[in-house]
Amino acid sequence: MIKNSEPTIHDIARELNISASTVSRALNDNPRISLKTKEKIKAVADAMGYRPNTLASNLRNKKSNTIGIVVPLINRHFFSSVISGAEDVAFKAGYNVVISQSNDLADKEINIVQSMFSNRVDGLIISIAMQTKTFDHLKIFRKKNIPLVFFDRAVPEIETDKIVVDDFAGGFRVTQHLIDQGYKRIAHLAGTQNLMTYFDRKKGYLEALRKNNIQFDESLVIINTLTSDEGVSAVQQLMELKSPPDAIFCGNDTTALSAMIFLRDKGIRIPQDIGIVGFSNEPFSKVVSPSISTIAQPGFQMGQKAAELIIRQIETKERTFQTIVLPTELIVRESSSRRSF
Amino acid sequence: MIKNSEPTIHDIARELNISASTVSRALNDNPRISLKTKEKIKAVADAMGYRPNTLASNLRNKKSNTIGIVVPLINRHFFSSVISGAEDVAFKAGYNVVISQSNDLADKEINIVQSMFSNRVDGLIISIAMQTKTFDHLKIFRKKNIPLVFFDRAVPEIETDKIVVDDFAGGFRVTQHLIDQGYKRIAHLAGTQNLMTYFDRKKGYLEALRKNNIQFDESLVIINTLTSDEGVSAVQQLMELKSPPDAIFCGNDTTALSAMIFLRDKGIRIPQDIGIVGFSNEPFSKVVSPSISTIAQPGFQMGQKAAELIIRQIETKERTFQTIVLPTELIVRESSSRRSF
DNA sequence: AATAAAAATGCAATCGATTGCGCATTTTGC
DNA sequence: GCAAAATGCGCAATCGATTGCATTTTTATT
Repeated sequence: MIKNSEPTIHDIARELNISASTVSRALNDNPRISLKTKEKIKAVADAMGYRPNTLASNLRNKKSNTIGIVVPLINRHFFSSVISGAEDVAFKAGYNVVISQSNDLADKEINIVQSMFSNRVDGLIISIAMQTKTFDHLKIFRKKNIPLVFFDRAVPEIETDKIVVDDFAGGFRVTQHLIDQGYKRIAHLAGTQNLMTYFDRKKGYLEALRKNNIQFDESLVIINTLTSDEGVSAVQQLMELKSPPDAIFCGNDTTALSAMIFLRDKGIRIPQDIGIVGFSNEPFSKVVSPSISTIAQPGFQMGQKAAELIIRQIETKERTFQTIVLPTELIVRESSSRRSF
Repeated sequence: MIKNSEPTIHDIARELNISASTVSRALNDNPRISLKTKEKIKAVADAMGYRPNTLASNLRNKKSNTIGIVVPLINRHFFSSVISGAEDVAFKAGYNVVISQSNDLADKEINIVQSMFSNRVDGLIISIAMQTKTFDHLKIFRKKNIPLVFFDRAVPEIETDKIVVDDFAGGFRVTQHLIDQGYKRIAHLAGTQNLMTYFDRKKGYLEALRKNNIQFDESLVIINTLTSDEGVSAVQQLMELKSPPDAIFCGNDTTALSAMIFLRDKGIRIPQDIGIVGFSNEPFSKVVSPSISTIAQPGFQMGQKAAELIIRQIETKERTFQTIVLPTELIVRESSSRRSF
């Protein structure tokens, strides 16, 4: 008679006329089982094509061996790099990784996070959506003491491990660099200010202006969600000013690129007439022409570190949280190198 | 007294002095429970912050509500697009998605697939690793009748749903296009031939040559794994031929780019001296200079379709498999547009 | 050989949700 | 007014693996 369902430890036990407990212990290399019995059991398990049912095991152990990762959009180089790094570390440590994308929508994020909770993930790694403004769905994790790690876009009011880049220093360096290149009126295309990342980049920008005794001009800062289209309209708006900028620090590479293309089509030369700097070091920034100066964010590393942090939280009871600030690196390329042209 | 663990249906039942069965049925909107009782139960469940334990439910139902996705590398635009599309559809249909990357290694792929099996995924969507040459780990899925869908890199000998692009037509069109542009000696940088995708691209290349009565020259075809570095060394090798090519059909955009940069550094003009075409329409191909002609592969769509197929397999018993061939689109850009320069 | 000590294995409950079957109560029909 | 049908709910088993405690078997000691 053929059993059409998967063999279980009970099937193995029946086969050998022993108890399921023994089989379980043998397969888990419990020292209480003799070597001889273990070998016999493993042989039969192999022969029957036995594969443990992780669901059952997880239920019993109250542990899913799974780490949840939530990103705004999988299909973005920075985020997929983070995922890639996290997956790498997690897998090696014996964890599975479930991934969802919020599409930068608060509702979907809440939905996802609750679903992951129901699935009893052992920990959650998340970079919050642009749109998210309340954080009850995440505070629950802290309240229930379920490991939680923020990366890149963290929530200040929730105390837990965080891994971010030094956005302030990044913003500062970009601006200082533009000043050093002789640009005088430096505009900033900023992202939504409820996200610390964009907030800090702007703060860095402001600080650099202040340090160099440059009067801050409010009309030179535009805040939006940094899509390609919005990059264009923002630049359009900037160029219509009585006194347009001669450099633009764009909040990301996407807008830097769209801005650049827009300006080029208008016959404006980059970097001679206008200098451009982006943020994130997307792969294309290096290969476009002119290549785009930008700030490198080590996504893969960040993912690795995030996974390490969450695993530490999962596997140790201690809860002393750290905020790791990865250094930013300014990559100077053609789009802002006026001096050398 | 504070319970530090999660509330269960038993806790709710105790609270209301009813049975757990009733609670379970009420929460699942079973018609056998009266409306009044249902409401009472739902109110208490809410008040206690009850969240169903998916693990327990899944164990009982022998269903994980999870779809596994295995890709060579998450951190690659085409694959992350596929994931993004699949995640989108799956999530809307109430499925979770677990993702792993094989890093194009056979061993890791086998490991991952077995782990997913142990986790009892309801179905598996996979694009096999370059290195993978045996397929027992996947045949098991078919044997046990667990839904399986291949995308992009499919295994011919396993009968199941597949969704691929028309690589043959793609290879053909690229080659024909180069011929139409007046290129005479067209080289091909091909990927490992055990993958149908690369095999078919080459077949398309050969067929185009044949149709145009161009003698096939073996020295013009180089097979490797299409990394950036290998692109360089392949081109180097080609340029050292007594009679070097005047056009190169690269198996992917990565090698197209690295080849282009190498040639440019040598003072060779593109597309005037040598025409270049890539494959996959990576984001950078559009924005580099010169922009790279390539073949568009609709990754996001492919992911959506793959998810639809797997869900169909999961939710219906029928097993009539289809192979969906998505059309390829040739995108002509600067790197191969000799006529218009 | 008898007994203590150590080693190997089994019993049965548990994790939390689901469900077939059955019992009790209420409603319906004539 | 009473049998029949319908309604509402509970009991207990189940999914497969794990584990504290109990029991059996083996080994060591005198």
